[in-house]
Amino acid sequence: MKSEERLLKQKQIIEEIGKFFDKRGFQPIAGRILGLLMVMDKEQFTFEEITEELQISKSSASNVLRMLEIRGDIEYTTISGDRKRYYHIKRQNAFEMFDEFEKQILSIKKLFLQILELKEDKNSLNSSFFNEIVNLISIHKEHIQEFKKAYKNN
Amino acid sequence: MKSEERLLKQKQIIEEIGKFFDKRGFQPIAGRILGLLMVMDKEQFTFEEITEELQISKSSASNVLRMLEIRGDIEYTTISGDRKRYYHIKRQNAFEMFDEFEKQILSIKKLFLQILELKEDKNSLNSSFFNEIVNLISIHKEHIQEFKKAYKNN
DNA sequence: TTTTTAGTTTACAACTTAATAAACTATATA
DNA sequence: TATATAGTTTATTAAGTTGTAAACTAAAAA
Repeated sequence: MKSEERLLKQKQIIEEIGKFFDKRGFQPIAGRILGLLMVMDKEQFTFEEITEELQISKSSASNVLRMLEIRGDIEYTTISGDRKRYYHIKRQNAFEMFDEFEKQILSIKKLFLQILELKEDKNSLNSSFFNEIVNLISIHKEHIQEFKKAYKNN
Repeated sequence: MKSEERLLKQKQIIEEIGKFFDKRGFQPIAGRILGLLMVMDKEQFTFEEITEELQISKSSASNVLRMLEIRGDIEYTTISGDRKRYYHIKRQNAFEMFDEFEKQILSIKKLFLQILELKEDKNSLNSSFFNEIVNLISIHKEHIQEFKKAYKNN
């Protein structure tokens, strides 16, 4: 594949990643910045390079970069005697992705337990359904722990 | 717990569920309708009852109910010779929740593979990181399949 | 046939979010 | 000290979303 062709496809994926994060409640620029930092061959971008690549204002870049940094999606390195920040994605432990999901699912379980506790008829159709879900989540949790062990021993 | 106390707590959970769905990109009314159909002892509500309980316009109810039905979160039953619709949550196979997540995670894997394919340096920091994630997702998939088997045999 | 009921559609107002331009601040360089 | 650079903050505009009232449609009841 020629270099220009690759670049074109990379830019397309940036837009796709933009949409992906858009759907999950991020603002469009946030998704594009993450995309840029993920797909390009260059893996560090300065503030200025980001505004130029994505054609966005300094203000938007400033606000979104701060948000992404607070969320822990990106980070920057600095060099003393150089005021620029070199942004890159945070290459955290890949497990954290699953931990994040695990947390969400446990909060759903908690909510269902609360709902069940307040039900007058513990055997109604909804009650039975929610009980099944709670049960399923518990079993899932055990399996996820096994999965983590298996991965670490690999 | 007294009946009124229970009712009060149920209404509080409806608001909580509202916020939960709100955060996930649903409009506030959608979350509250789902909450209503989930937590109340009464497990079927007519269009009119929903507008009254939640104090919302017929128009909002109409639009949101249609959206939730298309998404497959709720459904309604009818009785011939009665024009009313009796709405209730869709008590689908609880596994579908996990299947939904599984699908999402596989689309993430696909995206990462696309990114990797376009990388000039397959051993860069980002490339290595994405490779690790892709690997992790593959192992996760196997474990989820075991989990499903285990649950079905229970 | 006329009226009532059940829900839909349309047009619009209120609000929220996203993004920008321009003014500003703080650090480094000349 | 003066100037340039790097990024932040503020005020504002543009665009999109949410929800309503009111007009409408279609089916059932009188």
